[in-house]
Amino acid sequence: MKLEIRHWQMLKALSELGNVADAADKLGISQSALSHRIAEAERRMGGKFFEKEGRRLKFTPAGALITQAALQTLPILERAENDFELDASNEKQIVRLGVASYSCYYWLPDFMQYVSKKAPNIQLRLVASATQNPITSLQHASVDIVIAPGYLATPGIIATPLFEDELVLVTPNHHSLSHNTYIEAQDLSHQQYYTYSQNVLPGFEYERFIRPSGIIPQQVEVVEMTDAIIELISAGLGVSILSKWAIDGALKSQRVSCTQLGKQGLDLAWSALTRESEKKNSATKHVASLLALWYKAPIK
Amino acid sequence: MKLEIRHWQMLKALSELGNVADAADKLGISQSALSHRIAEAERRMGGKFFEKEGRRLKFTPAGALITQAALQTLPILERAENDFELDASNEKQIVRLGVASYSCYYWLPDFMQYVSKKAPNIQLRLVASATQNPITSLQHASVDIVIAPGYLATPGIIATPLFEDELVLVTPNHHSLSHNTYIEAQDLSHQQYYTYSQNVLPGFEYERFIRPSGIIPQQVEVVEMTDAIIELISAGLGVSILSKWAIDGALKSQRVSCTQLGKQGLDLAWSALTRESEKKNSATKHVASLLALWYKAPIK
DNA sequence: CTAAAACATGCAAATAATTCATATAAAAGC
DNA sequence: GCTTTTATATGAATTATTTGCATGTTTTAG
Repeated sequence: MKLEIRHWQMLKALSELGNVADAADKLGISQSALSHRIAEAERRMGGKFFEKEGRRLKFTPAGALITQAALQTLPILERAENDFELDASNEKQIVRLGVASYSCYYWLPDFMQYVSKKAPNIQLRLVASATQNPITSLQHASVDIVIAPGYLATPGIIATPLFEDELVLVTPNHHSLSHNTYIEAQDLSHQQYYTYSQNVLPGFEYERFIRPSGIIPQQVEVVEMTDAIIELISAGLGVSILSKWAIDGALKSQRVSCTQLGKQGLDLAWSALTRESEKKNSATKHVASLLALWYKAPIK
Repeated sequence: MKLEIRHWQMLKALSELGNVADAADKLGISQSALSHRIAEAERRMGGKFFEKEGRRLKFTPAGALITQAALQTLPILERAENDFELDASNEKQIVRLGVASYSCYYWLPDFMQYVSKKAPNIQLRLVASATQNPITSLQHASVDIVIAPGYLATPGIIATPLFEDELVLVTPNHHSLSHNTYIEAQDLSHQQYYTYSQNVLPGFEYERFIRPSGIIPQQVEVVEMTDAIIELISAGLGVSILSKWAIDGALKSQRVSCTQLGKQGLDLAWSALTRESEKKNSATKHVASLLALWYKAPIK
């Protein structure tokens, strides 16, 4: 690595402000110093970041390219430093939280408030990228807790049961199927049906409800984000089968309705996944137990 | 920002090698220097990265957290520096390439070879993340060219027509439907049908073939990556409708078969999307025209 | 043609990182 | 239990690098 942090910051500041004097000001150094700094960075890299166009600077193509990396990485490093300070000073311990399969975070503000009451020294961070591959995200330590549906037994991963949920048919309000006490798979055969992507998840609607019936919804479309599916449904464009918990917000605000699947209903257990290597009194374990507690007596 | 590049590198080296002496060696400095460096970084951050466990170092939780950021960002910065050197020295100009919707890159090695012949000074880089939101990726300048199906007219984006393709039914070899000259939507009604995620794309199979028929495949499942869909099909687990171009590799190696959709077939135009702001003789424009050329007389 | 605006440069001073030599501390060997 | 080895820490001197000041150069504006 040839460039220092200050050089990356320089690229960012210059790309944002467009001229040396302002950028120098933003960086808290003199115009002269920044001029030196540009020269030094260009010397190190063996190439020019800028061309002089009149008395103004203009990025070269290569300069624009490398600046992209600065814009991409500096925010990550800055947040990492801030998180460290929170964590190391014991002011706050950072726990990174993700939700598997569903992109559903309506409950998060409430839970964060709950955590800040019960454990004021813990700071939650949401990790969106854990949605797709929760287990690997845990293993790579890019997330600390994943809230996951079904049972994902894996060595090295501990699942703390959180709550019992059920899979339900989600329909627009006043939809014909929403008047039934429960529906069967064949009722779906003429419906526009949405599903969130991913392979067949064991224990989910396809394996347990749709496939056994041998009947399949007539029109299927895939939308990655469950939020988006809810929007589509509430707009009257179709139906879907989703975790009741994941659509709680939309149900409460009466944007969609839901109906039980089959006579018995289709239960779905949610748990909090953590690494086995987690220490006994770690903040992560604490949050996992707070999650379990919260779902027993939710303060909503 | 309180830490310098050398401190982030230090965290990375220490996390990879687990002890100070080896890490110092890797960083090309003395053990003493690294010890000072650790102390300095901890002083700057106002907290400890390590606890001494016996005579060995162990990451604190906060230390492990901040190290994640180092592992995440350093490779990006390193590649950016290398790309800059290639680009700035005019040895190679970097052009970043993505493919919209489909995750299909079998043609890439051939095309890269073609580019390296026709324009030895251009170096292609594949950007996987452009698959989902090609237009925004272009606008944010995180990719230079996106190969996209259909017509995605957007202000500020230029579409260079590449080739005419068609959407086809993809089946396992020797599948009953593969013997027809063409199929109709109703033929799909009893098939296990795979689709790559995403919202309804205008001009694609759902809008133009399936919906008009009013009939829908009986069993639908969504798999994000088209590569994975091909694997599933070749294993005899179902069928799908995909761009013929995107499955060319699998057809050639006879892993799957394909059949025309409808009497007329369902054509699909592919184009190369670039930013309008691109300069006239930029490497990006050059690659776009090379792409068009290549598809007229492919050297395969 | 002068004034201003914007960036570059030479040099001295301050700042900070490195090394060498050595100290401390924990395991391992006998 | 004592010595040896292994692993990291510390102190002082050296070296390198960044910064700011003052000033120079170049372009645009009036």
